[in-house]
Amino acid sequence: MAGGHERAFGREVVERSRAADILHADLDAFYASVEQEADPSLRGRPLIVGWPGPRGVVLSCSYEARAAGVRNGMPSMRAKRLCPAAVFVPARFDAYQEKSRGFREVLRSFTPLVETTWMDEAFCDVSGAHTLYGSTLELATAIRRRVAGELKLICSVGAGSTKFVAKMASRACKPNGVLVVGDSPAFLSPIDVGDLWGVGDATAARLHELGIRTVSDLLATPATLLRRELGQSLGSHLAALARGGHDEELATGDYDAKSVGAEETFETDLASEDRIQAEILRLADRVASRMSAGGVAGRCVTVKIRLASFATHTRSRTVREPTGDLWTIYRLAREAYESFGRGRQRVRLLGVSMSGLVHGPLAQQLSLDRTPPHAEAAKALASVRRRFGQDALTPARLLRPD
DNA sequence: TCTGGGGTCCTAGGACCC
DNA sequence: TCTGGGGTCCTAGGACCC
Repeated sequence: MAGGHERAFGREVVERSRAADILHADLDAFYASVEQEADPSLRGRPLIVGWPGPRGVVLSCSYEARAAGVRNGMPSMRAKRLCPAAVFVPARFDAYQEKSRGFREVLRSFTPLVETTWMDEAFCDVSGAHTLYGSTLELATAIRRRVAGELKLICSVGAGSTKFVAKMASRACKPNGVLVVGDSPAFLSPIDVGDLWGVGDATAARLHELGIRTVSDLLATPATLLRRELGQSLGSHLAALARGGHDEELATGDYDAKSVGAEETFETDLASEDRIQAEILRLADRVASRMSAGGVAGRCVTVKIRLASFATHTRSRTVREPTGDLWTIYRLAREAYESFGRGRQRVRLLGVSMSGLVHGPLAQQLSLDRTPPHAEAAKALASVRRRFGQDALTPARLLRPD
């Protein structure tokens, strides 16, 4: 436990550091800020990165748009109503990926102990960096200055004794802030349980039903009661969060993905079985391409089907031998899809994903092993082309020589 | 407020084996 | 023929994150 004294051989050897040595660095309004940096005409204006259509959502928005009430994840139509002056730009993930690399490089120049979670945020363990860079606050400030200077982006930094406290601290000081939490209990106590990292709407609602509204309420609730009401895992997890979270090391090594997927919400719901088959093939191709690029193979194909009613279902098929072959993925995805009887209901979204991934040389072999199309798949392909035109599925995309 | 796309992790039931 | 308990795998759904 953080802060406890550990004894070994009857003599006190370690006092676990309670110092705020875990940093959480988070780029403010990341996608929108990258766009404003790239195009000066967008600076100072309410900007939304995302698709403006009826089924689009806000991927990221500038603080000018936030001032009007726009939030990430909000449907674009609602964002337009709230902020008619907002400019929409499409997402350019390559550009964000590039900035994200630069961000990680800056952080690694301060400490090798960097855990990246997503493009725009990372945890750093700076316990070994004080002799070079000074106090935690000085370190956080130096990081913010470097990010602003080299990447032209604003980054907020929170610091605490655990990842959880650091994350909550960076949230609390956004935008363009820095916060070093020395006294975790005092910092956490007044926070609404619904604002905790890891607590979403469903858990917040259950906690509210139990009369638990703030972290200090949560702290006063016996862990046994939390486990009974919310399950072993979630109950224990929440009890730990109230006490500052788990005292875990950062995962600084390379990370192997556990699944690869592609999904799409259609502008209008699909009713035609042929069109659905064609879309499943397109999605399977996207998944197979990315698996090939990443040198992975997998064993379980899952299709996701969201109906016009928004009811969402999944069906999956698992095979013994890992594969990366498009035609095998397509066949399994179709089998899985067909096991779901959609009846006459229209389809709003389809997704195909591969899990049970294996990495390494064997996977690389398998992911490159693109066998000739099965007769069945070739027939499906021909039928798709007949109905939707030659460009519906291009040989170049499907049978790329790499 | 009619709700994206990329993921991770957990739960629960059933099949199957010992 | 009925009765066990444990372990593993598969499947479907759901919560949560950015």
